[in-house]
Amino acid sequence: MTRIRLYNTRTRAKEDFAPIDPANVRMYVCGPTVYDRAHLGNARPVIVFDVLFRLLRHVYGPDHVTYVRNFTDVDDKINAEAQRRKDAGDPRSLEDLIRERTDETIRWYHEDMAALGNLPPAAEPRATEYIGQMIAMISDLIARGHAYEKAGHVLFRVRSYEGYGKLSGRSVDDMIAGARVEVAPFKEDPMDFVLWKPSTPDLPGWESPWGRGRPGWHIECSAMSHELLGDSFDIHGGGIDLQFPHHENEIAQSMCAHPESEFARVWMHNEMLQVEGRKMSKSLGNFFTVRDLLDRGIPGEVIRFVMLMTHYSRPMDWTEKKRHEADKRLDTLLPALTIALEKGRPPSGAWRDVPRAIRDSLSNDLNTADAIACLEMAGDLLVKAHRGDLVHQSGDRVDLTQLQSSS
RNA sequence: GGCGGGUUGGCGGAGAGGUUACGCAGCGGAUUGCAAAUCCGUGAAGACCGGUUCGAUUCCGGUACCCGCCUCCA
Repeated sequence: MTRIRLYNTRTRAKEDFAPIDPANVRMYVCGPTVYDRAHLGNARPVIVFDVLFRLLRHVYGPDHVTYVRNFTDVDDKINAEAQRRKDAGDPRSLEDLIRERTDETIRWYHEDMAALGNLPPAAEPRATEYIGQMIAMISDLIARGHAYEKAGHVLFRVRSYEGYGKLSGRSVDDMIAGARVEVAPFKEDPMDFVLWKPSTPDLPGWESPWGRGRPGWHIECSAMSHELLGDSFDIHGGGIDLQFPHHENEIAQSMCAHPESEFARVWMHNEMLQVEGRKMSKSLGNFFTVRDLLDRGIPGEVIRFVMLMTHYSRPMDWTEKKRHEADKRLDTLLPALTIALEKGRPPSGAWRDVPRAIRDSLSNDLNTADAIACLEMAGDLLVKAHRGDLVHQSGDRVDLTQLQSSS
Protein backbone atom coordinates (compact mmCIF):
# COMPACT_ATOMS: atom_id res chain seq x y z
CA MET A 1 0.00 0.00 0.00
CA THR A 2 1.13 3.51 -0.75
CA ARG A 3 2.77 5.18 2.18
CA ILE A 4 1.25 8.62 2.62
CA ARG A 5 3.33 11.14 4.53
CA LEU A 6 1.75 14.33 5.82
CA TYR A 7 3.10 17.29 7.73
CA ASN A 8 1.26 17.47 11.03
CA THR A 9 1.06 20.97 12.46
CA ARG A 10 0.31 19.50 15.87
CA THR A 11 3.61 17.60 16.10
CA ARG A 12 5.55 19.85 13.71
CA ALA A 13 6.80 16.86 11.79
CA LYS A 14 6.15 14.96 8.62
CA GLU A 15 4.58 11.66 9.65
CA ASP A 16 3.47 8.40 8.09
CA PHE A 17 -0.28 8.51 7.81
CA ALA A 18 -1.99 5.61 9.59
CA PRO A 19 -5.77 5.87 9.69
CA ILE A 20 -7.69 4.98 12.81
CA ASP A 21 -9.92 2.78 10.66
CA PRO A 22 -8.72 2.12 7.09
CA ALA A 23 -12.27 1.14 6.19
CA ASN A 24 -13.41 4.65 7.07
CA VAL A 25 -10.78 7.37 6.82
CA ARG A 26 -12.26 10.57 8.23
CA MET A 27 -11.36 14.15 7.38
CA TYR A 28 -12.88 17.45 8.52
CA VAL A 29 -12.09 20.75 6.83
CA CYS A 30 -13.28 24.15 7.99
CA GLY A 31 -15.56 25.60 5.37
CA PRO A 32 -16.76 29.11 4.60
CA THR A 33 -19.01 31.58 6.35
CA VAL A 34 -21.81 31.89 3.83
CA TYR A 35 -22.43 35.59 3.55
CA ASP A 36 -21.07 36.24 0.05
CA ARG A 37 -19.33 34.74 -2.99
CA ALA A 38 -16.21 32.71 -2.25
CA HIS A 39 -13.08 34.73 -2.83
CA LEU A 40 -9.90 33.32 -4.30
CA GLY A 41 -8.42 32.69 -0.88
CA ASN A 42 -11.37 30.49 0.01
CA ALA A 43 -10.56 28.30 -2.97
CA ARG A 44 -7.07 27.33 -1.86
CA PRO A 45 -7.98 25.01 1.04
CA VAL A 46 -10.81 23.55 -1.02
CA ILE A 47 -8.41 22.61 -3.82
CA VAL A 48 -5.64 21.45 -1.51
CA PHE A 49 -7.89 19.18 0.51
CA ASP A 50 -9.64 17.99 -2.61
CA VAL A 51 -6.29 16.65 -3.79
CA LEU A 52 -5.86 14.94 -0.43
CA PHE A 53 -9.41 13.59 -0.60
CA ARG A 54 -8.68 12.11 -4.04
CA LEU A 55 -5.40 10.63 -2.87
CA LEU A 56 -7.07 9.01 0.14
CA ARG A 57 -9.85 7.65 -2.08
CA HIS A 58 -7.22 6.28 -4.44
CA VAL A 59 -5.32 4.55 -1.67
CA TYR A 60 -8.13 3.40 0.63
CA GLY A 61 -10.96 3.14 -1.88
CA PRO A 62 -13.63 5.68 -2.82
CA ASP A 63 -16.13 4.19 -0.36
CA HIS A 64 -13.71 4.26 2.55
CA VAL A 65 -13.12 7.98 2.96
CA THR A 66 -15.53 10.35 4.72
CA TYR A 67 -14.91 14.01 4.03
CA VAL A 68 -16.89 16.63 5.98
CA ARG A 69 -16.76 20.35 5.32
CA ASN A 70 -19.05 22.72 7.19
CA PHE A 71 -20.95 25.86 6.33
CA THR A 72 -20.99 28.58 8.98
CA ASP A 73 -24.41 30.13 8.64
CA VAL A 74 -24.57 31.97 11.97
CA ASP A 75 -22.67 35.21 11.66
CA ASP A 76 -22.99 38.97 11.99
CA LYS A 77 -22.12 39.55 8.33
CA ILE A 78 -25.01 37.34 7.27
CA ASN A 79 -27.35 39.20 9.58
CA ALA A 80 -26.09 42.51 8.27
CA GLU A 81 -26.72 41.55 4.65
CA ALA A 82 -30.25 40.37 5.48
CA GLN A 83 -30.89 43.57 7.40
CA ARG A 84 -29.73 45.58 4.41
CA ARG A 85 -32.35 43.88 2.26
CA LYS A 86 -35.00 44.50 4.83
CA ASP A 87 -34.04 48.15 5.07
CA ALA A 88 -34.27 48.31 1.28
CA GLY A 89 -37.94 47.48 1.61
CA ASP A 90 -38.12 43.70 1.43
CA PRO A 91 -41.31 42.77 3.34
CA ARG A 92 -40.13 39.33 4.43
CA SER A 93 -38.92 38.51 7.93
CA LEU A 94 -35.26 38.82 8.82
CA GLU A 95 -35.22 35.09 9.39
CA ASP A 96 -36.44 34.44 5.85
CA LEU A 97 -33.96 36.89 4.40
CA ILE A 98 -31.11 35.26 6.28
CA ARG A 99 -32.16 31.86 5.03
CA GLU A 100 -32.37 33.17 1.49
CA ARG A 101 -28.91 34.71 1.75
CA THR A 102 -27.26 31.59 3.12
CA ASP A 103 -29.05 29.35 0.63
CA GLU A 104 -27.97 31.39 -2.35
CA THR A 105 -24.42 31.70 -1.07
CA ILE A 106 -24.18 27.95 -0.64
CA ARG A 107 -25.54 27.44 -4.15
CA TRP A 108 -22.87 29.80 -5.53
CA TYR A 109 -20.20 28.09 -3.51
CA HIS A 110 -21.16 24.72 -4.96
CA GLU A 111 -21.12 26.10 -8.50
CA ASP A 112 -17.77 27.86 -8.08
CA MET A 113 -15.99 25.00 -6.36
CA ALA A 114 -17.30 22.53 -8.95
CA ALA A 115 -15.93 24.81 -11.66
CA LEU A 116 -12.51 24.39 -10.06
CA GLY A 117 -12.76 20.62 -10.37
CA ASN A 118 -13.44 19.82 -6.73
CA LEU A 119 -15.40 16.77 -5.66
CA PRO A 120 -18.24 17.39 -3.20
CA PRO A 121 -17.60 16.22 0.36
CA ALA A 122 -19.71 13.44 1.84
CA ALA A 123 -21.41 15.89 4.18
CA GLU A 124 -21.66 19.67 4.36
CA PRO A 125 -23.32 20.41 7.67
CA ARG A 126 -24.78 23.83 8.40
CA ALA A 127 -24.19 25.22 11.85
CA THR A 128 -27.88 26.08 12.30
CA GLU A 129 -28.77 22.41 11.97
CA TYR A 130 -26.57 21.43 14.91
CA ILE A 131 -27.54 23.96 17.56
CA GLY A 132 -28.89 21.15 19.76
CA GLN A 133 -25.56 19.31 19.68
CA MET A 134 -23.73 22.54 20.49
CA ILE A 135 -25.96 23.23 23.49
CA ALA A 136 -25.41 19.68 24.70
CA MET A 137 -21.66 20.01 24.38
CA ILE A 138 -21.63 23.36 26.17
CA SER A 139 -23.73 21.92 29.02
CA ASP A 140 -21.30 19.07 29.28
CA LEU A 141 -18.34 21.46 29.44
CA ILE A 142 -20.03 23.38 32.26
CA ALA A 143 -20.72 20.13 34.13
CA ARG A 144 -17.09 19.14 33.80
CA GLY A 145 -15.88 22.47 35.12
CA HIS A 146 -14.40 23.67 31.83
CA ALA A 147 -16.95 26.42 31.23
CA TYR A 148 -18.97 28.91 33.25
CA GLU A 149 -21.97 31.14 32.79
CA LYS A 150 -21.69 34.88 33.39
CA ALA A 151 -24.03 37.66 32.34
CA GLY A 152 -25.90 35.46 29.84
CA HIS A 153 -22.65 34.31 28.29
CA VAL A 154 -21.05 30.93 28.58
CA LEU A 155 -17.28 31.07 28.52
CA PHE A 156 -14.65 28.42 28.14
CA ARG A 157 -12.22 28.36 31.04
CA VAL A 158 -8.91 28.34 29.22
CA ARG A 159 -6.88 27.65 32.37
CA SER A 160 -8.78 24.41 32.87
CA TYR A 161 -7.13 22.78 29.86
CA GLU A 162 -3.41 22.29 30.24
CA GLY A 163 -2.93 21.69 26.54
CA TYR A 164 -4.22 25.12 25.60
CA GLY A 165 -1.83 26.83 23.16
CA LYS A 166 0.00 23.69 22.16
CA LEU A 167 -1.20 23.64 18.55
CA SER A 168 -0.11 27.18 17.84
CA GLY A 169 2.95 27.12 20.10
CA ARG A 170 1.93 29.80 22.58
CA SER A 171 1.37 29.94 26.25
CA VAL A 172 -1.63 31.59 27.82
CA ASP A 173 0.65 33.96 29.67
CA ASP A 174 2.46 35.04 26.49
CA MET A 175 -0.84 35.71 24.81
CA ILE A 176 -2.06 37.85 27.63
CA ALA A 177 1.20 39.75 27.45
CA GLY A 178 0.41 40.42 23.79
CA ALA A 179 -2.84 41.91 25.04
CA ARG A 180 -4.70 42.08 21.79
CA VAL A 181 -7.78 40.41 23.15
CA GLU A 182 -11.02 42.00 24.15
CA VAL A 183 -11.20 41.83 27.91
CA ALA A 184 -14.84 41.64 28.84
CA PRO A 185 -15.49 42.35 32.49
CA PHE A 186 -17.28 39.05 33.03
CA LYS A 187 -14.30 36.94 31.97
CA GLU A 188 -12.42 35.08 34.67
CA ASP A 189 -9.36 35.21 32.48
CA PRO A 190 -8.71 37.48 29.49
CA MET A 191 -8.13 34.50 27.19
CA ASP A 192 -11.44 32.79 27.98
CA PHE A 193 -13.57 32.61 24.86
CA VAL A 194 -17.28 32.57 24.19
CA LEU A 195 -19.22 29.34 23.78
CA TRP A 196 -22.63 30.96 23.92
CA LYS A 197 -23.76 34.55 23.95
CA PRO A 198 -27.10 36.31 24.27
CA SER A 199 -28.95 37.45 21.20
CA THR A 200 -31.14 40.50 20.80
CA PRO A 201 -34.85 40.01 20.06
CA ASP A 202 -34.50 41.20 16.45
CA LEU A 203 -31.60 38.87 15.62
CA PRO A 204 -31.57 35.09 15.23
CA GLY A 205 -31.43 33.19 18.48
CA TRP A 206 -32.15 29.81 20.00
CA GLU A 207 -33.58 28.90 23.37
CA SER A 208 -30.99 27.46 25.69
CA PRO A 209 -30.47 26.81 29.41
CA TRP A 210 -28.78 30.24 29.47
CA GLY A 211 -31.59 32.10 27.76
CA ARG A 212 -32.19 32.95 24.14
CA GLY A 213 -28.86 33.25 22.41
CA ARG A 214 -26.48 32.01 19.75
CA PRO A 215 -23.34 29.91 19.70
CA GLY A 216 -19.81 31.23 19.61
CA TRP A 217 -17.89 30.62 16.43
CA HIS A 218 -15.67 27.73 17.52
CA ILE A 219 -18.18 25.37 19.08
CA GLU A 220 -19.87 24.49 15.79
CA CYS A 221 -16.88 22.62 14.42
CA SER A 222 -16.42 20.67 17.65
CA ALA A 223 -20.09 19.71 17.71
CA MET A 224 -20.43 18.87 14.03
CA SER A 225 -17.21 16.92 13.69
CA HIS A 226 -18.19 14.89 16.74
CA GLU A 227 -21.65 14.21 15.42
CA LEU A 228 -20.49 13.22 11.94
CA LEU A 229 -17.03 11.74 12.49
CA GLY A 230 -17.00 10.58 16.11
CA ASP A 231 -14.80 11.23 19.14
CA SER A 232 -11.60 10.80 17.17
CA PHE A 233 -10.90 11.17 13.50
CA ASP A 234 -7.90 11.28 11.22
CA ILE A 235 -7.36 14.65 9.61
CA HIS A 236 -8.49 18.18 10.39
CA GLY A 237 -7.68 20.82 7.82
CA GLY A 238 -8.00 24.51 7.12
CA GLY A 239 -6.09 27.70 6.46
CA ILE A 240 -3.12 28.58 8.65
CA ASP A 241 -5.01 31.65 9.84
CA LEU A 242 -7.37 29.30 11.63
CA GLN A 243 -4.60 27.70 13.65
CA PHE A 244 -5.18 30.33 16.29
CA PRO A 245 -7.63 30.89 17.78
CA HIS A 246 -10.17 28.76 15.94
CA HIS A 247 -8.43 25.39 15.93
CA GLU A 248 -6.84 25.93 19.31
CA ASN A 249 -10.29 26.53 20.74
CA GLU A 250 -11.79 23.57 18.92
CA ILE A 251 -9.18 21.32 20.46
CA ALA A 252 -9.81 22.71 23.93
CA GLN A 253 -13.58 22.21 23.62
CA SER A 254 -13.44 18.75 22.11
CA MET A 255 -10.68 17.36 24.31
CA CYS A 256 -12.41 18.61 27.46
CA ALA A 257 -15.81 17.33 26.38
CA HIS A 258 -14.37 13.96 25.38
CA PRO A 259 -11.27 13.46 27.53
CA GLU A 260 -10.75 9.88 26.40
CA SER A 261 -10.60 10.83 22.73
CA GLU A 262 -7.77 12.07 20.51
CA PHE A 263 -10.02 14.46 18.60
CA ALA A 264 -8.08 15.03 15.34
CA ARG A 265 -4.82 13.17 14.91
CA VAL A 266 -3.33 15.08 12.01
CA TRP A 267 -3.72 18.83 11.67
CA MET A 268 -3.00 20.29 8.25
CA HIS A 269 -2.86 23.96 7.40
CA ASN A 270 -2.48 25.57 4.03
CA GLU A 271 -0.55 28.83 3.84
CA MET A 272 -2.22 32.00 2.70
CA LEU A 273 -2.83 33.38 -0.73
CA GLN A 274 -1.48 36.68 -1.94
CA VAL A 275 -2.26 38.72 -5.03
CA GLU A 276 0.57 40.32 -6.98
CA GLY A 277 2.81 40.06 -3.95
CA ARG A 278 0.43 41.54 -1.44
CA LYS A 279 -2.12 40.21 0.94
CA MET A 280 -5.53 40.04 -0.71
CA SER A 281 -7.79 42.36 1.19
CA LYS A 282 -10.67 44.66 0.59
CA SER A 283 -8.73 47.62 1.92
CA LEU A 284 -5.90 47.11 -0.58
CA GLY A 285 -8.36 46.87 -3.44
CA ASN A 286 -6.95 43.60 -4.78
CA PHE A 287 -9.81 41.50 -3.55
CA PHE A 288 -11.71 39.30 -5.98
CA THR A 289 -13.89 36.23 -6.04
CA VAL A 290 -13.58 32.95 -7.89
CA ARG A 291 -16.59 34.01 -9.92
CA ASP A 292 -14.82 37.22 -10.97
CA LEU A 293 -12.04 35.14 -12.51
CA LEU A 294 -14.37 32.65 -14.17
CA ASP A 295 -16.39 35.50 -15.64
CA ARG A 296 -13.21 37.01 -17.02
CA GLY A 297 -12.90 33.83 -19.06
CA ILE A 298 -10.19 32.19 -16.98
CA PRO A 299 -11.00 28.47 -17.01
CA GLY A 300 -11.39 26.69 -13.71
CA GLU A 301 -8.56 24.30 -14.51
CA VAL A 302 -6.18 27.24 -14.97
CA ILE A 303 -7.08 28.52 -11.51
CA ARG A 304 -6.63 25.03 -10.12
CA PHE A 305 -3.30 24.61 -11.89
CA VAL A 306 -1.95 27.89 -10.54
CA MET A 307 -2.95 26.82 -7.04
CA LEU A 308 -1.24 23.45 -7.40
CA MET A 309 1.97 24.86 -8.86
CA THR A 310 2.90 25.94 -5.33
CA HIS A 311 3.14 23.61 -2.36
CA TYR A 312 0.20 24.11 -0.01
CA SER A 313 2.46 24.89 2.95
CA ARG A 314 3.96 27.94 1.27
CA PRO A 315 2.37 31.28 0.59
CA MET A 316 0.94 31.32 -2.92
CA ASP A 317 1.05 34.44 -5.01
CA TRP A 318 -1.71 34.85 -7.61
CA THR A 319 -0.25 36.92 -10.43
CA GLU A 320 -1.27 37.65 -13.97
CA LYS A 321 2.07 36.31 -15.12
CA LYS A 322 1.52 33.02 -13.37
CA ARG A 323 -1.97 32.74 -14.77
CA HIS A 324 -0.45 33.09 -18.22
CA GLU A 325 2.16 30.45 -17.49
CA ALA A 326 -0.49 28.02 -16.28
CA ASP A 327 -2.49 28.65 -19.41
CA LYS A 328 0.50 27.83 -21.62
CA ARG A 329 1.45 24.75 -19.67
CA LEU A 330 -2.05 23.35 -19.81
CA ASP A 331 -2.16 24.04 -23.53
CA THR A 332 0.79 21.72 -23.97
CA LEU A 333 -0.07 19.21 -21.31
CA LEU A 334 -3.76 18.56 -21.83
CA PRO A 335 -3.72 17.52 -25.50
CA ALA A 336 -0.96 15.06 -24.73
CA LEU A 337 -2.86 13.59 -21.81
CA THR A 338 -6.01 13.47 -23.86
CA ILE A 339 -4.18 11.07 -26.13
CA ALA A 340 -3.31 8.94 -23.15
CA LEU A 341 -6.90 8.75 -22.05
CA GLU A 342 -8.29 8.14 -25.53
CA LYS A 343 -5.71 5.81 -27.00
CA GLY A 344 -4.65 4.00 -23.91
CA ARG A 345 -1.17 3.89 -22.59
CA PRO A 346 1.66 3.03 -24.93
CA PRO A 347 3.77 0.09 -23.85
CA SER A 348 6.58 2.38 -22.82
CA GLY A 349 8.15 1.59 -19.50
CA ALA A 350 8.53 5.27 -18.84
CA TRP A 351 4.80 5.86 -19.09
CA ARG A 352 3.98 2.85 -16.96
CA ASP A 353 5.91 4.45 -14.13
CA VAL A 354 4.14 7.77 -14.37
CA PRO A 355 1.02 6.93 -12.36
CA ARG A 356 3.27 5.63 -9.64
CA ALA A 357 5.51 8.69 -9.79
CA ILE A 358 2.50 10.96 -9.45
CA ARG A 359 1.12 8.92 -6.59
CA ASP A 360 4.49 9.03 -4.86
CA SER A 361 4.73 12.79 -5.28
CA LEU A 362 1.28 13.39 -3.89
CA SER A 363 1.92 10.93 -1.09
CA ASN A 364 4.90 13.02 -0.07
CA ASP A 365 2.86 15.64 1.76
CA LEU A 366 0.94 16.57 -1.37
CA ASN A 367 3.84 17.63 -3.54
CA THR A 368 1.61 18.81 -6.34
CA ALA A 369 4.35 20.76 -8.10
CA ASP A 370 6.36 17.60 -8.45
CA ALA A 371 3.30 15.65 -9.58
CA ILE A 372 2.72 18.23 -12.31
CA ALA A 373 6.34 17.87 -13.42
CA CYS A 374 5.76 14.11 -13.67
CA LEU A 375 2.72 14.71 -15.82
CA GLU A 376 4.63 17.04 -18.09
CA MET A 377 7.41 14.52 -18.58
CA ALA A 378 4.79 11.89 -19.31
CA GLY A 379 3.09 14.20 -21.76
CA ASP A 380 6.38 14.75 -23.53
CA LEU A 381 6.91 11.00 -23.88
CA LEU A 382 3.40 10.54 -25.19
CA VAL A 383 3.77 13.19 -27.80
CA LYS A 384 6.94 11.52 -29.00
CA ALA A 385 5.30 8.09 -28.97
CA HIS A 386 2.32 9.29 -30.96
CA ARG A 387 4.01 11.72 -33.26
CA GLY A 388 1.86 12.12 -36.30
CA ASP A 389 -1.29 11.23 -34.45
CA LEU A 390 -1.34 14.41 -32.45
CA VAL A 391 -3.68 17.07 -33.67
CA HIS A 392 -3.17 20.05 -31.48
CA GLN A 393 -6.43 21.48 -30.32
CA SER A 394 -5.85 23.96 -27.59
CA GLY A 395 -9.55 24.64 -27.21
CA ASP A 396 -10.33 21.03 -26.53
CA ARG A 397 -9.36 20.49 -22.95
CA VAL A 398 -9.94 17.58 -20.71
CA ASP A 399 -10.99 18.03 -17.14
CA LEU A 400 -8.12 18.03 -14.67
CA THR A 401 -10.37 15.97 -12.49
CA GLN A 402 -9.99 13.05 -14.86
CA LEU A 403 -6.25 13.37 -14.79
CA GLN A 404 -6.09 13.04 -11.09
CA SER A 405 -8.52 10.20 -10.84
CA SER A 406 -6.59 8.43 -13.57
CA SER A 407 -3.49 8.54 -11.45
C1' G B 1 4.94 42.84 21.61
C1' G B 2 3.81 37.22 20.91
C1' C B 3 3.90 33.10 17.27
C1' G B 4 5.16 31.12 12.57
C1' G B 5 7.01 30.90 7.39
C1' G B 6 10.41 32.37 3.66
C1' U B 7 15.12 34.04 0.88
C1' U B 8 16.94 28.80 -5.47
C1' G B 9 18.82 30.85 -12.51
C1' G B 10 15.30 36.95 -16.00
C1' C B 11 10.52 34.85 -13.64
C1' G B 12 7.53 30.87 -11.20
C1' G B 13 8.81 26.64 -8.51
C1' A B 14 10.44 21.26 -6.63
C1' G B 15 13.57 17.30 -5.03
C1' A B 16 18.12 15.60 -3.27
C1' G B 17 24.68 15.85 1.22
C1' G B 18 28.04 14.30 -4.32
C1' U B 19 24.47 12.73 -10.52
C1' U B 20 19.30 17.07 -15.99
C1' A B 21 13.69 19.02 -11.61
C1' C B 22 9.73 20.82 -14.32
C1' G B 23 7.96 25.06 -16.68
C1' C B 24 7.37 30.39 -18.40
C1' A B 25 10.30 34.02 -20.76
C1' G B 26 14.95 34.53 -23.79
C1' C B 27 18.27 32.77 -27.55
C1' G B 28 19.54 29.41 -32.03
C1' G B 29 17.18 26.24 -35.58
C1' A B 30 12.91 23.51 -38.31
C1' U B 31 8.15 24.23 -40.40
C1' U B 32 5.06 28.30 -42.21
C1' G B 33 3.31 33.09 -48.20
C1' C B 34 3.99 36.83 -43.41
C1' A B 35 2.54 36.11 -38.47
C1' A B 36 0.68 32.82 -34.77
C1' A B 37 0.76 27.95 -33.10
C1' U B 38 3.77 23.59 -33.02
C1' C B 39 8.48 20.89 -32.99
C1' C B 40 14.06 20.39 -32.06
C1' G B 41 18.13 22.42 -29.37
C1' U B 42 20.26 25.76 -25.63
C1' G B 43 22.65 29.10 -21.67
C1' A B 44 21.41 30.47 -16.73
C1' A B 45 20.80 29.46 -9.58
C1' G B 46 20.92 28.66 -4.62
C1' A B 47 20.66 36.24 0.40
C1' C B 48 25.20 37.01 3.59
C1' C B 49 28.88 35.18 7.41
C1' G B 50 30.69 31.10 10.03
C1' G B 51 30.58 25.66 11.38
C1' U B 52 30.15 20.12 10.46
C1' U B 53 31.93 17.09 6.12
C1' C B 54 36.37 14.18 1.59
C1' G B 55 32.29 17.19 -0.43
C1' A B 56 26.51 21.68 1.16
C1' U B 57 22.36 25.16 -2.55
C1' U B 58 20.74 20.66 0.63
C1' C B 59 22.60 19.70 7.88
C1' C B 60 23.85 23.32 12.31
C1' G B 61 24.53 28.46 14.27
C1' G B 62 24.36 33.68 13.43
C1' U B 63 23.25 38.31 10.40
C1' A B 64 20.25 40.93 6.96
C1' C B 65 15.88 41.39 4.42
C1' C B 66 10.74 39.85 3.08
C1' C B 67 5.98 37.89 4.43
C1' G B 68 1.88 35.98 7.25
C1' C B 69 -1.19 35.11 11.74
C1' C B 70 -2.60 37.21 16.54
C1' U B 71 -8.01 42.39 13.75
C1' C B 72 -13.54 42.31 9.45
C1' C B 73 -11.36 38.86 5.64
C1' A B 74 -9.19 31.69 4.74
